[in-house]
Amino acid sequence: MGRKKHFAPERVIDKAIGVFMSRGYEATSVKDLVDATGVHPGSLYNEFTSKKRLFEAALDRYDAISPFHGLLDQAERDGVSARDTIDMLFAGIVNPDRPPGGYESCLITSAAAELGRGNAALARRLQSSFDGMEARLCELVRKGQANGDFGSTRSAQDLGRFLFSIMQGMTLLLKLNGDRARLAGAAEIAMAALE
Amino acid sequence: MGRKKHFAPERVIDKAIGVFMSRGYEATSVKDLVDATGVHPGSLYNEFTSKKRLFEAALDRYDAISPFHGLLDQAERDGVSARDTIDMLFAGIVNPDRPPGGYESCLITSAAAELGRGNAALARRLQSSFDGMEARLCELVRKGQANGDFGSTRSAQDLGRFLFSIMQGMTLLLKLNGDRARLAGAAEIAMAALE
DNA sequence: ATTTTTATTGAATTAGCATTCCAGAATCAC
DNA sequence: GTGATTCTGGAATGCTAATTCAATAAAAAT
Repeated sequence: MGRKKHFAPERVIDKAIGVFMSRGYEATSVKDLVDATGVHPGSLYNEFTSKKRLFEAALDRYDAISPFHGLLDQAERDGVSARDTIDMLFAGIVNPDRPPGGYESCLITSAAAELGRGNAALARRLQSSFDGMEARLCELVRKGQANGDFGSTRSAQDLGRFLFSIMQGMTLLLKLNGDRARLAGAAEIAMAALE
Repeated sequence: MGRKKHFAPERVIDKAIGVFMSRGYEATSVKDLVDATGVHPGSLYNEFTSKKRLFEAALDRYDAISPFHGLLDQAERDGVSARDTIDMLFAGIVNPDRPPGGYESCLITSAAAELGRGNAALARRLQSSFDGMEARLCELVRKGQANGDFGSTRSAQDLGRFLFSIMQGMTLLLKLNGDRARLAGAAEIAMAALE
């Protein structure tokens, strides 16, 4: 019942992800979102209630479609080894040949840096995204240790956190400097540290 | 000649650093700066011309007084070994017992994440701060390799970049989650990767 | 076909933002 | 002291932000 929407909410969120990623949350105006999506402010508010809520929807959706989880899911389905999976993750960060339509950086990383612990509720949400990623890395390390790809001197948890830290650092550094290849050597060193 | 200032510009910048670090650039209003410094908007503008310029002054001063360069300078004066110096750097990030009056995070890191490559001039400035830090890490690794603290299989440059990436990552992760000790294991792994 | 429900849209609304003005006060040079 | 200069601070300034409204349009339900 009622009138039909002139837009697909999902598409709007996808566009919003792009805007928030390139400008950050605070610097993104509703006008920016209107321009990017072609959706009238009234409709935007009717659908998403506020800029903040739309941002949260963007975070949710990004969690669902992020290259990080996407790549890990795919690798799992394809039975790729832990070692090769982590290699692919680093390649995704460091390789200048980006897949078309992919993102330049990571929305969660940017949001964490910009909003920090200032908004407690949002901080918790972002932390749980981080925890989810970290947990997958730890699990991957555990599998790699189990099949002998990696050494077992260090705990999978510490190694996973190590990997997560350096991936976040690289993602951050690349926000300024597009020179991805510059970090290829660092990625190799991180991989070697697992053995 | 003329009237005397009721404030010390340096003190104002120090306060501004704190405000910009906790709120970020965009979310910091001039009113926030006025409240934090006790300096009237007119005087602030008379001294610093604009919010952006004050922010740049804060970046400059932060570069000059940052714990990173401070610790490295001190270690150099005291003749601390490369290995111990890097250990101290990690401890500064990861140790929950913070020195009083110290900063919780890093202004350059936060600025880089928030502003990204959006403002080209500012991006260049931030990149050069990053380059300066990275160069000092590389130099430190070189010294460590020279005296046998570290292995020489990898280039000092790649190892320095590796260190810089993980330090940035840790700094970022700790903006959300105050649990510094959580990353202690990761720091150890990074140290071990140098050998 | 009328009612009910939901969406669209151009035009408000309200608030806060960065920034400026100007009259007055303090300091220095003479 | 007088004047030039510099700083202060309360009150604008003009702008843009996020958000809402009232009127209208479209679809489904009765």
